[in-house]
Amino acid sequence: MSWTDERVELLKKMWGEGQSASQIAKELGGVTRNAVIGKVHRLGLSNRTTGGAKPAAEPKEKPAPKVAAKPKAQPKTEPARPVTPEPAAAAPAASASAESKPSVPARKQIIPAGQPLPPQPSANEISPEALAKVNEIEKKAKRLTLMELTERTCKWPVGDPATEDFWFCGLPVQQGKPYCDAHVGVAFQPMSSRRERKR
DNA sequence: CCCTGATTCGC
DNA sequence: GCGAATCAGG
Repeated sequence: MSWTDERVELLKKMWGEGQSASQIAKELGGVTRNAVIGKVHRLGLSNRTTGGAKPAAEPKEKPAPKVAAKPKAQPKTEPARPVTPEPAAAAPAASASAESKPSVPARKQIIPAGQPLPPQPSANEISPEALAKVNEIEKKAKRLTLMELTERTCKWPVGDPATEDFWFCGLPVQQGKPYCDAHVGVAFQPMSSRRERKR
């Protein structure tokens, strides 16, 4: 595969949207993330402000691990280039009616009824911070269906399983954990937040 | 281990 | 110009 105009365009678009190189590569097909990254650099658009990348501030030494010393290292003085600030039009995000407040593991509450619900421990003891974070993250959620989940997608359920408004977060999971960063935050409370909250 | 981008350098 | 191999970090 070669870098046709269209492919480059898609690359730019996705990169601008903050998509990862691997995602872009997957989308394009026929190329690896390395190819994408290489291209990105060649195109001049690189630095973004997303996790996973290193700040890049220290002019690292060149250890020349494998190849013998190559006096070819020219300090090509490349002053910071402004790079066209891609406005990045509003994300398509089809989130129209998502006021989801149940940021709690949607559980099919089969309460026989009769009495008020017993204090659900995990419901109100979540730190406001984590909650806020989740509410934000859920706007960006991939909204996957059960079958779309993989071993690396956040399996945090949102909404009521009995409703059509039910989906799984689907964002990249935090290594190991079954949930994404934000959801790990509310899923695994340090047990310190067991503060007595007055209502 | 999974992932991320950054860099080098033979092609 | 391209991108695999590698590096460096989360």
